[in-house]
Amino acid sequence: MSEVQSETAAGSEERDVTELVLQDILTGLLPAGTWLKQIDLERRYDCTRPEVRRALDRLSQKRLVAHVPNRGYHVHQPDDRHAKEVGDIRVILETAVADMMVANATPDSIATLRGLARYFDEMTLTGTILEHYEANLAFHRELLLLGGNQELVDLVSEIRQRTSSAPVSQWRTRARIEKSGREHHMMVDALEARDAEQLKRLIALHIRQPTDTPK
Amino acid sequence: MSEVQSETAAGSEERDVTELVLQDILTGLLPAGTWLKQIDLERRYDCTRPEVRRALDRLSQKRLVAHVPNRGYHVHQPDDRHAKEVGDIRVILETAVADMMVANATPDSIATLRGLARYFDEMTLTGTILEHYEANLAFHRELLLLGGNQELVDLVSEIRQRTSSAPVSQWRTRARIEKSGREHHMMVDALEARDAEQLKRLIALHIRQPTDTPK
DNA sequence: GTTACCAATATTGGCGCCAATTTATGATAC
DNA sequence: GTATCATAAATTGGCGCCAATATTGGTAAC
Repeated sequence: MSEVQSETAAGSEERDVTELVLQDILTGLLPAGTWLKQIDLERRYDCTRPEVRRALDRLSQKRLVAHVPNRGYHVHQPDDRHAKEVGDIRVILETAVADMMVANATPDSIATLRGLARYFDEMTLTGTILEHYEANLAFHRELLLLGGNQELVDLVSEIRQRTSSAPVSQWRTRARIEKSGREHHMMVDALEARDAEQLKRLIALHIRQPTDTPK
Repeated sequence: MSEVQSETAAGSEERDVTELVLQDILTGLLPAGTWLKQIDLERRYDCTRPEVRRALDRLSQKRLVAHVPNRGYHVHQPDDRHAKEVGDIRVILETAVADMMVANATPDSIATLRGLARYFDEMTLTGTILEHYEANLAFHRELLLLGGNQELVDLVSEIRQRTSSAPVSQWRTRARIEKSGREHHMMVDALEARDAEQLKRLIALHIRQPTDTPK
């Protein structure tokens, strides 16, 4: 309420450049291997040189882009081994708190999750890639929150970005997306039934799904 | 070969400023809450303003320092909840690969670990805080490597830094340090005996130890 | 015709200055 | 004597310039 400050003439370029580049990498607009020339980014996001450089430095810290001294930055190409390893880590982390999720689930939180699962389905049909991606994130975030470990929620968000450099290729088939949507609902079902073991199985399957079929 | 370039007159200030600040935070030279004025750091590490700023930005991304706009940066104070949560995450991650550690352990790797455990004990007596800290890191790194997930090794190193902002207070008593040293050897014993369950128990205990006795 | 070398161009990256904001200090009024 | 306000000092943070380095294209020689 009373947001006076966001009425700058330019429009909507108040956001952090790092986030913008991150989104473009995540949505596949900047494919893996692309060289990120500072001048190009400067123009593309209508920002200054230092802003570009800060963004590139941050993203290279997060290992989303690689830095070659005196050559520049390019979008990181995660090899299969890394992708598998990160998947394993996610399975470890997310299944580890399944018991807590079941223990902490209330009718309220289950309803919220059901809503988010439906929202994901909606975005499958009507949303942009980014909206869809974020709907997925929102669902998993809410689910993880039930684990009661805020730090773990943030950590998973972080490492999730670490391999999602090729989300387009991961979600390329509609069949798989719809399967993901159904699995979301099955997870909520398991939560409702207080079946922690089933929930673990579902989570593990859900995460490993994309990487199980490399070609 | 032919490394001519590293013969700069200055001496040994070739290192990255970020690392230097990080070390000083980890070793307790810069206690939690300390305001990190850019001018001070500039003089302290004999570097330029942009270098300082880059270091501060990186460390604030890693949440080791907090950034208050137009006020500056100060060393982050991890509250008890965060510390507990990070501890839990470490237990989850490090015990999750215990089976793999046992499976992958060779006489060679066990010997290496035994050596690192001994080295930690040595540093307890004769090393600096930093050397001691790094000896501990080296042991756990080598142990984790047996898990076969390189990504997990790096991740643990990362989140380990996330709460070690007060390593001094964690390791303040010599009794506790010596207990840690003994536990290292017990872990190697469990590994040698191929007792994964015992190894898990030891790891969990070892990690939770510092935070279990807050006062 | 091909290869090697040199020059021109483009890109990276270091560095310092200046404006904006905040904090500390001192003076004045109550 | 204390509180409040104004002014001054200090600190942050944005921005652009310039040197160092890599790359590309052209030319000449073999």
